[in-house]
Amino acid sequence: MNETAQRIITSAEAMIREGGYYGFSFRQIADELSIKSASVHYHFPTKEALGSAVAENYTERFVQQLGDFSDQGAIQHYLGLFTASLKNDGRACLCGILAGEAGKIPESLRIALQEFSQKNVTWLQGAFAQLHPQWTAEECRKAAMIFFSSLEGAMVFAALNNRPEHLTEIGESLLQFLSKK
Amino acid sequence: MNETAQRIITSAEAMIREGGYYGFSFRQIADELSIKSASVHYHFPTKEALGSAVAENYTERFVQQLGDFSDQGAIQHYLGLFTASLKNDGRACLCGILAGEAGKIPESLRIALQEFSQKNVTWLQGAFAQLHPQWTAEECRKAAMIFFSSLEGAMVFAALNNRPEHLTEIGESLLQFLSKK
DNA sequence: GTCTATAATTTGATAGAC
DNA sequence: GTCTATCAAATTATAGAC
Repeated sequence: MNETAQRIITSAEAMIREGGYYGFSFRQIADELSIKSASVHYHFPTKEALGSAVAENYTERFVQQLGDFSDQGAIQHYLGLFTASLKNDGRACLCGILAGEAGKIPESLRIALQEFSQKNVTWLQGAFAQLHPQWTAEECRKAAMIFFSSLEGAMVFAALNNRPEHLTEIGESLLQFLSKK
Repeated sequence: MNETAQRIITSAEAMIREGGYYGFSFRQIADELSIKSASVHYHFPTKEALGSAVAENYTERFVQQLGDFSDQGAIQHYLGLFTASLKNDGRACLCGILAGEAGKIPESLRIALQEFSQKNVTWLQGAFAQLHPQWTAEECRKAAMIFFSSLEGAMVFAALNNRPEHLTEIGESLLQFLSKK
């Protein structure tokens, strides 16, 4: 992956998280990087290829940041990743943004998003198992699904209403509720 | 609102809930209704006008279905509306779908979505207050925000992974957790 | 109220020079 | 690897006949 390709991915990710898959074009990216759209096509032949690359790159970076789910305060750390992301650049998670368009985006992109969500749920399931050894695997899986999908929902809700603080509020409350199982 | 306008709104809502605001066009709607795109423009001069009309119509119908929040089992009824919607037509809530594109949709549409979310939270706050008289107004508001945004997240998560049953699962679990405050 | 016709722009994508 | 030039198709939108 050379430098230009990396800059294209960075620019595309920002645009997608701003307005979804149909909210960006090759020309907009080219303009932002002061290159031509043909050059973007050289690195990513189709929009589908670029979209998938963005999703895979996003997943890879996110998983790296996740670290080990058996660490102390793993779930608090997880929550921190979401709130920091929204506060820093004012944009919600790529997966939450694109999930709404799931019915019309290219299949390879939809699959990449499904993988992102599955990896998150699996990681969280492990973290909950570590935190609550008395819980069954099924209870951990359910808590993980709730926590992940609720945070995604809270992010887009917070972004829609321009209230990033709602994400923190909701995330903390969720953790309290979930620990009372 | 005449019949053609109503059919246009119905068609547009289905398409938006399938692929978002940029996932439908005047021509697609015209084709589906066997009319011409110019006729669609006669009823709704701009795409923004049509989008807003869809959101306002959706909110109106949803609020009607909500009924009185002081009824017995109001929150269970609320949850039923969401699960039925996803199971019947396989599509998530309009608000959850469009929230991801919030950064790039016309302002009037974004405002209509904000109003939808606010009305839901207000209704739920009343329902929680009725159900748990010992809770403070702030606790009810927080529970309402959590329940609404989590259900929206669960809907798009369930739709993304083609697992409508996840919405029921998550919704029921959430109610259990929320009642333990 | 619906149509034909068309304008103006944008889109994803390609050919070929350098 | 980036460019110019261009294509075919789709987009939102309008003018004017019926």
